[in-house]
Amino acid sequence: MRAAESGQGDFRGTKDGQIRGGSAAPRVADGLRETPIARPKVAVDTVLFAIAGGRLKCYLVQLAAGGSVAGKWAFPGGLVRVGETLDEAARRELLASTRLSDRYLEQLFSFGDPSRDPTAHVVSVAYMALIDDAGAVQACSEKYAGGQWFEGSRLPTLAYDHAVMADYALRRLRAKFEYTNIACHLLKRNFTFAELEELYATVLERPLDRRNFRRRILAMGLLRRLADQRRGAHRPAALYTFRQHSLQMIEML
Amino acid sequence: MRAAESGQGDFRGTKDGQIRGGSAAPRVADGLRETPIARPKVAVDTVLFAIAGGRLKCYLVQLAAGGSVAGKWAFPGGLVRVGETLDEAARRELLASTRLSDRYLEQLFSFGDPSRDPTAHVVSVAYMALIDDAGAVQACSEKYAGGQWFEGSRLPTLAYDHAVMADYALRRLRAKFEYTNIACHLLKRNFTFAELEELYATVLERPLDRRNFRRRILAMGLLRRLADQRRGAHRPAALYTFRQHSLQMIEML
DNA sequence: TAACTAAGCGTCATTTTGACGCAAACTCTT
DNA sequence: AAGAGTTTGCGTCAAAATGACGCTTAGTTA
Repeated sequence: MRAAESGQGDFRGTKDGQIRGGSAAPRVADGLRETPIARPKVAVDTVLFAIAGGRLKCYLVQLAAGGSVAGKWAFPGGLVRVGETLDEAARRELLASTRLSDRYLEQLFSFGDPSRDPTAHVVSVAYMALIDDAGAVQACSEKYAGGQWFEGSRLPTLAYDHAVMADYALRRLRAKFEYTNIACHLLKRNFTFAELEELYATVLERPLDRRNFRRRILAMGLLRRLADQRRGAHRPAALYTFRQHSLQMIEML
Repeated sequence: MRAAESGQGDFRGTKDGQIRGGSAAPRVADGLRETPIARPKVAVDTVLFAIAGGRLKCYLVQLAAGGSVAGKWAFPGGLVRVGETLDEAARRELLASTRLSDRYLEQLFSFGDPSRDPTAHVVSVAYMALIDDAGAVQACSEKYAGGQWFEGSRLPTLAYDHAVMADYALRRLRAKFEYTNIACHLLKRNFTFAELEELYATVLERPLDRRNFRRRILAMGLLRRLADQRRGAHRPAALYTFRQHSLQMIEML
């Protein structure tokens, strides 16, 4: 079954993703033929997050003219190439559309409804990426009509099923804020407690008690206090760094 | 960098960090030619769990003769067919290899290393399934050389990268035991507290204090106490059911 | 020099957790 | 019929974690 090399050509998607009769019994049309193996394209799409203006932002690209989704907004992505792993494809596409490399990247979920793209059967593996500086993105005009940051909770209408991806990514991000040190990827290397707290409040969309938050984070021992301070209009604030910049699981909030 | 995909999935408890690949530069051979689009096959593979003999078991099938992996053990799965969603494919393949239908099924992670299957580029979407009765599985001799339950923590050598899937599934299962009501899918509809506790102890591989466990579970209000009791050699035990059989997120252990 | 504001430390009542004692209920044995 | 044996199930208590909030400190600005 695994070897069966059959029918080529893009299958024109079906209408909806509803579960077919019972549980998808192989359609043994006349007891001999089964539905042929699909040869979907495999894509990767990346939900890129950053903080800007005290808000959680999401980077979207505008699809270039030509397809049925021309002009619509979507997450940057593209098809997997020969010889690539999924991660590699995601990094390549992220680089191609934003010039970003070496960022935090995590696979989220795969979307495979054959009708998610009306023009072809495309299985898309969604990724989430985090950066500490929204300004680091350079819109790549070659591939897309444009790129722009949007407020995470107020995205425009998205192409394909990217709205579901967005939702999924946001949930995952929030969840990981509660039990990992993932926050470090959305902050500069050194930061004040106020900045860390504001980040948490922004992502979790709820106010945090300044003193309790500090106590908790400090009790976990994730941070290292630096000698330097940040001087501003008022009392200077101590700078901190995360001891570990690789993902760590912890009990947190 | 290409051995395993990055990402930590949505289960709590992984340690390793993400991949910061410097790899995956777009291979723009000479500015004109790019590596061609891959046309991988897309497979689904399902890690099926059940409890038997007080142990967590995993169902494996033995691959039939013919391929380079003939005779090896693997998780039941197969290629996505034309018109199918990933979930449908997973359900169809599970039905084909075990005669199981309508069970708890959850997508885990996608594996896309082009060399994971030495014979072809196959992107596999891993699923996890749970059943309450290992005996419900009927090995399907047509497709595989055989099928068998193995102890979750003592699996034989697996084909492809299925060992990684197994690890991933086990982590996910354990993680979800800590913060969801997923346990209900591994139990009969009605059960005693002792049974529930044993399930938790088995899956989490740690002893639980009987009294504290009871207190906590009851405090969450997930269970409904039934009028019936289970009578055995000693004091009869009250029977309980989960109020909700759909997945619910909760703070638990 | 005083006013102002964010930073940072500490207190206190309440809740949650972990460890464990013990009575209740039923069967089995004598 | 009585008592032994075992599992069920409720309760207690000290320690730890949590949430709400007061107050001092250390700078800048007026």
